[in-house]
Amino acid sequence: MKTQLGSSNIHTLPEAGRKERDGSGCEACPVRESSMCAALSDTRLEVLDAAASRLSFEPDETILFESDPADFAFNLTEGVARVSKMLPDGRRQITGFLHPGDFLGLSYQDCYAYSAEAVTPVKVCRFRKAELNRIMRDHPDLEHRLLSMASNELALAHDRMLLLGRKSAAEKVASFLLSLPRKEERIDEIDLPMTRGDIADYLGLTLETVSRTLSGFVRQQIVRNATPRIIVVLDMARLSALAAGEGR
Amino acid sequence: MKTQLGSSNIHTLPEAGRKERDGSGCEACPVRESSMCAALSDTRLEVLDAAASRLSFEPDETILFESDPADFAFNLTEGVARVSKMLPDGRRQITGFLHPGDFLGLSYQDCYAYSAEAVTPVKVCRFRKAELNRIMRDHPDLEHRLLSMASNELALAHDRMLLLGRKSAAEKVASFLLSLPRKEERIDEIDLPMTRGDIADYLGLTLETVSRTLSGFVRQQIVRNATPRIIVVLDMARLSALAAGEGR
DNA sequence: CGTGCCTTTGACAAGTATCAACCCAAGTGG
DNA sequence: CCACTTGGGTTGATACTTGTCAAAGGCACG
Repeated sequence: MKTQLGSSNIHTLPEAGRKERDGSGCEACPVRESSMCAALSDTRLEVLDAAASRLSFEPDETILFESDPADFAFNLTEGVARVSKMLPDGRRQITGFLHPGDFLGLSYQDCYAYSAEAVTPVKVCRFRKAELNRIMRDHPDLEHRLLSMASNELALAHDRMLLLGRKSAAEKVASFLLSLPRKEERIDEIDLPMTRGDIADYLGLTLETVSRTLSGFVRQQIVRNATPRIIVVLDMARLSALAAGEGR
Repeated sequence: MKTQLGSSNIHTLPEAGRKERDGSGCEACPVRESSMCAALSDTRLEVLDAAASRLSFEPDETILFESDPADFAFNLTEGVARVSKMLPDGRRQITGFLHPGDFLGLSYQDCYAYSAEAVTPVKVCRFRKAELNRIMRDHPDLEHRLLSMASNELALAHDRMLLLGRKSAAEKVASFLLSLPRKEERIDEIDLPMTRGDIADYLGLTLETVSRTLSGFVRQQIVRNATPRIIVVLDMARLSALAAGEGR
């Protein structure tokens, strides 16, 4: 098996203060920039922009595949993507959803350790890894930035291990809802661009359990369904308490 | 909540080829060096050695605590430690066991995101974070090395998410057994320095389930108990197949 | 206006957790 | 030296959360 650097999110950079996207006390996420290569541009490395090519992917198209040679790194500029690993019999674990600004495929390994597919229509800018490494040699700034992104990515991974290993279905779903980006204007409205099956594979549940848990939240007036893909938070306090695991 | 860089293992450095410690096809791990600051010494940064102080911890002593200011980073030189996160009601997830050569507490955040305690008697060398950062500015080598360690750490984290979210109890225990370091001489002998409770909190199970699963392996002649803390692999093929998730 | 995908809901099964008892080995103190 | 205590480990009975299998509703799209 090989490895790669996971997705990293500009919005979780320490410089910007860590935006809690997976854990307990999630605050509203600000609107994400989707400008080209936003995460790196402020390191004044315009040279990067020149090295990038722009690509689009339709829903369910594969962006990169679990064991293909890791020649490219990506920066998601539009849409939502999922990163996943599979067991030989088809069981799937989604290890993260990527949003604009997130990185993908950064690695020191020869092959990708996981697959990534578009959930919604996606635009990325793609860098040749070799070129990226060359640029990195000349610009320690960039490496520093990537290290801090990896550090944050790792912290999120640990939060998710706690979620997968120790939280109940209700706590998982609550955590997930609060981890999604929301618009400042509609702070109580949560958009779910992915299917129940995707959510289940992210939370280590089945799609039926996800559906039932959401129905339970509706019954308890914690949330309300605008559509199956848009839910409105009615009782943020209870949802947060659930996500934090303050019951059992 | 705050973040930090997780543990990183010199033996999983890309330069050395990735040693599979958590996933499916785990090969035998070589005996680990436990020389002082082994992981960094070969970057020719003797200056680091000067900046370090040596500390010892007895079993269950706290090395660092979940929300304390993250002033220090550690390199484990002897013994085994556990890294864990807790929910408010006491549920615990162990996110990793550290072995000699592993790093701990590297971070770009103000506070540690998790706790670490000694499992066996432990020796570490401790660096002041401020000093480490200063050294890093002068030696991009070091930063490069840390980034590659973080990248590998992240890959292991993703493997563990797959384990926690999608593997059965038997598959989890099998994966865990194969992820532990073994001596070359006694390649089929696995030493468990931690309690069943620790193993359970690492795998997202209860200690009873861990115990029963191990008993099951004994009954099926997959392993044999030398003592509760030392188990001998009898059927490596079946154990590996289980760990890889090739059944269900 | 089908057709297909996603979602919801129900009945039931299964895996794991919980609660409890007991065993064993290693201290500890009378 | 031995009774007692303590912490870890195993095992059993039972409960409960979640998974599995199945059916039906809703919505978009051709």
